[in-house]
Amino acid sequence: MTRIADVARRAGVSTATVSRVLNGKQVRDDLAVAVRQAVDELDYSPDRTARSLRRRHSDVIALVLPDIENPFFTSLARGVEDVAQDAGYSVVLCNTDDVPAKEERYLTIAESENMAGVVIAPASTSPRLGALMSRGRGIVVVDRRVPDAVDQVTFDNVGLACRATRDLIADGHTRIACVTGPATTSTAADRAAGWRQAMAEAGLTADDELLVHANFRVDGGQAAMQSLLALDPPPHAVLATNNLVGVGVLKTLAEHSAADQFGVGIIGDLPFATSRTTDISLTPLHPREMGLTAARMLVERIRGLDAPPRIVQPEPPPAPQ
Amino acid sequence: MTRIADVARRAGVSTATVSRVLNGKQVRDDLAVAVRQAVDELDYSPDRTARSLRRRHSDVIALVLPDIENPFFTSLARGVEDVAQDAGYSVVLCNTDDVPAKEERYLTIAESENMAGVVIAPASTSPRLGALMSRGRGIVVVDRRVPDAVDQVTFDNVGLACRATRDLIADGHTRIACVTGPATTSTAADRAAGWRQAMAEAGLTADDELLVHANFRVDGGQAAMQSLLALDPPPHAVLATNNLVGVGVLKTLAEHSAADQFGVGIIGDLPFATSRTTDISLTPLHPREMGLTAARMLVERIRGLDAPPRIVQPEPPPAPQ
DNA sequence: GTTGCCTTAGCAATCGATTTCTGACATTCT
DNA sequence: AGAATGTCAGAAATCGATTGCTAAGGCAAC
Repeated sequence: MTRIADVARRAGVSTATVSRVLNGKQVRDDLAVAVRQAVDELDYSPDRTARSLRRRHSDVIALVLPDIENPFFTSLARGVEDVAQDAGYSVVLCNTDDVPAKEERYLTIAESENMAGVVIAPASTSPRLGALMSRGRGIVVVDRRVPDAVDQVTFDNVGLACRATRDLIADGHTRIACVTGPATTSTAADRAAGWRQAMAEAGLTADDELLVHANFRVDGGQAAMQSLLALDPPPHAVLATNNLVGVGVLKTLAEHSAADQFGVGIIGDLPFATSRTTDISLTPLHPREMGLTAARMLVERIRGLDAPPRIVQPEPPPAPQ
Repeated sequence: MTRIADVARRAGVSTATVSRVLNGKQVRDDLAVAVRQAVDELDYSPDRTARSLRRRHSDVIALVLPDIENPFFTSLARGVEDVAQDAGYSVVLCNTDDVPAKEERYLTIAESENMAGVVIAPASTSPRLGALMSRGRGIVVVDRRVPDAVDQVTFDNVGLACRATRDLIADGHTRIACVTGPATTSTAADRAAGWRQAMAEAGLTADDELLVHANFRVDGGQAAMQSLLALDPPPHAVLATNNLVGVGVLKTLAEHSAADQFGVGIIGDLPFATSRTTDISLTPLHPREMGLTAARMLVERIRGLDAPPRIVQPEPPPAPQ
């Protein structure tokens, strides 16, 4: 491997000068030209390990997610990656399976790899961010709220669920169920609260039997929907509070062909739906924009922005042309 | 941040001894105990940047994929991550969008970050792996074939497409179209070849107008399906050579309700299908197993396995219980 | 009792970059 | 002309771990 010393020798300068040229510091023109030529000739690219050691931080951002197989999070990842890429950072994707221990392990790695920053959709209700924060690393929490004083990008989940429920009510449904995620995730709790609120506003009963806590995956939605259909009387409509739960609900309904005029509301997108979705009330979330916003905020922090913690919603997507 | 010297001081030993304890080398028992206690008390974890610099390789594996939003590749990523995790490696996910320039950039980064190895589903027909290979890094190519002498995990794509086409023929279809991906990807070309072969075997004509090259995404499948339905006469059935193209095909058909008894074969899985899939001929690919196999092979290489390049198919998934 | 082997702890070199510090030289001002 | 100031290249220190080498100590064999 060619090292900086090789380049320096070939260009007839010191390693300090090579480093300065590569890092955009002021250097005499003729020397800079010689260095750049030597770099090209030797096809030199600096060892990032050594650079990180000396600089005491790397150009890598950790993206810690509960479920890398959920299209919501892959879109989010995509948004983060696009911004990071432009800003010269690479993204490490870390999958926690919503298991706090795995999450903690990844946070430790982020710390001991001296990563520049972390974007995290927390599995734990209170992830151990202290070490990273005290080291001055950038942190942005996405999707789910945490009590810590850090930048956060979240949706107005209560409002979204409330509006989605009102849509179902407007369609004439009265007995509306809600399938939400684990009670420990703030998104699941907030969206259930929104459903409850809309039902109360409309004077409808939000029976306990109509609220099902499932896991936030397809099988969770299927199991929940099956138990709802077994109720006596069954509901007329259902609000699925996340995309995969929605898929499970639709899959189950597709098998009970009797359930044709069953009302379905889904909070989230269905990029890989194979049926028509025109008769479903979809609340798109734009996870990519959430990722873009989070990554922009993170880059600002990494570059030294010193401001009180910001809690924002994702910037809306560009209007379709 | 606590450094190894702090631990050494507290335990009353040299840094060399601390390093040896942490790396499982032989050390006198009482010293080892003292070191471990000091590590616990100080909550010390070694700086991986410094370690990588000295060791000349890190504990990070790059996973270079053309489309991180495709569930096929996220499942594959999941498989790679699970194995890597167990073996003590972290995984960096790199998205190339099937753009060779992005791919090359990531390969350069993998090299200059001294990553332990790379699993790559190549965007380029001949990615520049030379630098990594000469540095002795582990490399495993997945999904798409390359001419280089490296470990590769690929499907028997010709055979898969051939069998899937035969299924459609067995269902009584004769005018069977094929929607495949960009001609530059080996998977798209091989699967198209399999379709052609099965058609020829059955004495059916594989007209040029029945073979459509699309992109390997949902919109590609939709556009292709629309053009096929516009043919005169239109085909009776279609083989979609990847999962997202299949989604596009099904979406389009769902809107042309006339096309009820249209035959559909899809090579790939539809984890997020929202309709019944019982009347579709699905060829599951088990990308997670592909990831598991690739990662296991990569870990073997990283650990020093010196054997001729291996070209294998993924191990079959465990039988459902 | 002496020699020689073996184990193992510590010193110091090392990985490859960045950056502080120093001094050479040029320029400006009096 | 001489002093003061500024610019910039290079020498060397530095980041924090791992590891080759050295030497000390323990033990066995003669």
